[in-house]
Amino acid sequence: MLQRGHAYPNSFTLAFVLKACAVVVAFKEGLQIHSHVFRHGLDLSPFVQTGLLNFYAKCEEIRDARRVFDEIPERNLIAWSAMISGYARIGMVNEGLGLFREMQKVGIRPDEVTMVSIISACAKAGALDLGRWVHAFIEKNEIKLDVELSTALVDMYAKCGCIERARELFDVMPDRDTKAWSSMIVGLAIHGLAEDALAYFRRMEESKVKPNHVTFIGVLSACVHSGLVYEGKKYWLSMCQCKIEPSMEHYGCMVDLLCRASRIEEACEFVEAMPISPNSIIWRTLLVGCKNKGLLEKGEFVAERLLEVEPLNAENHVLLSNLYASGLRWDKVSYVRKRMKDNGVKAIPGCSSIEVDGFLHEFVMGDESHPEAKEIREVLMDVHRQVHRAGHEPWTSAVLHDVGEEEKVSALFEHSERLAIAFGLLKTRAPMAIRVVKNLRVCGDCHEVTKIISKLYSREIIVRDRVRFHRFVNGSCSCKDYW
DNA sequence: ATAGGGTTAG
Repeated sequence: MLQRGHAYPNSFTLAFVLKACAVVVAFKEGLQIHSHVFRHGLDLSPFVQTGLLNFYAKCEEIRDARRVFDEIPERNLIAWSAMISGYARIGMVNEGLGLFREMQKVGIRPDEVTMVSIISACAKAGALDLGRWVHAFIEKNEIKLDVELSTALVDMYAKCGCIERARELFDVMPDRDTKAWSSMIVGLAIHGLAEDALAYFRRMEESKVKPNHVTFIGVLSACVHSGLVYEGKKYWLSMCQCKIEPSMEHYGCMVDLLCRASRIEEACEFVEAMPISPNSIIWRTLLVGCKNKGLLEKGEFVAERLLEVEPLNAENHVLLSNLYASGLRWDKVSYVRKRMKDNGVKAIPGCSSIEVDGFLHEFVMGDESHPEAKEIREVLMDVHRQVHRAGHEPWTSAVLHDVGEEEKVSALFEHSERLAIAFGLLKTRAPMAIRVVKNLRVCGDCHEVTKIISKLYSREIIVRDRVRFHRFVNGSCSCKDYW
């Protein structure tokens, strides 16, 4: 259009082109459009402004997005929503919530699109109390529960450990599309509820909604967490029949499926046969499998591949070191530690956080400053003993056939330390850990269980005080200040 | 004729 000089692009043209750049994350092209906008003085159109804002947000260039946002003289609902969504997308939860509060202060009423970003920010933060508050806000303000917002709520409740609440919401949805079904199936899968996840998948098929690649990630990971090797392979084939090209994540599920079932050799062969080059996660999954089975040589080979792909990640070196330690090869252990030092690779202690009753508990490996550190360690030891008494040494799928549903879930963890680390490092694993504790009959009510979980969460904990947490809820301090 | 939203392996 520009070369042929047929017509000058106007604000409509540029808004469309910016949308295209945002959709395919074409950063360089978008920058050119931005300069075009600037040169031709088209930056006064609100459609072009939000187009630019959304483009930067989708490219995860949040500072540029914010600059565009700050320069908009009259910010409307769309601009606020786009900015909040940008923060939520990259996990800057506090900033997103802060803007949500600010927009209400200046008298802009959020709609269902705004609320989707807010709810998804809560899901990412694992902030159940806040999520419930926002849900109540939605109902009080009679904001429409369309399929997107319902899906966001289902996802939020599932990620925050309330799988039953998620299921209730899902079951009353009038229309469910692929993403709605996927979020329900993934939610059940991360709770270790494989049977339910697979039952929902069958219902999805019956209702003629087509599964996509994310649905199959849910289905496959459900199989992984229940040791269903045969079923996992079956769904892999049916996925291929659906003409869904397996992605790295799907390969990851299969490798994990085989490793957790102690089929390390088969997992290695599977990786060898992959048509795409395995990423660090695939190699690391294999390495963890080797470590758990004490396969020194195989583990060494896998670790070399892993370190080729990702040499600067301390976790990889530590894993290799732990593999040697499990085989009492202390000479090799000190060699790995020396290599780390020589290459300037530093181990950073793992950390995580969970919100319970308005308190934000923060967990750092090796930290002992929590006032209840002693009691927490006792609870941890108790779970350790109970899991061990149930005989959950590195488990196999064969074992799973012999044990009842109750032990099935706890069998996911070889010992309580693994459990603590599992949900200390990965928030989405918390729900699964909750089920383990439930099955161990420690407690009943969901939130009650969450409290206990918070005590088990990691080695030990720093508790932030209530005042600081309130600042977090109100969004009046930025993420950086907070941490 | 134009704008903002949900699901993703370890």
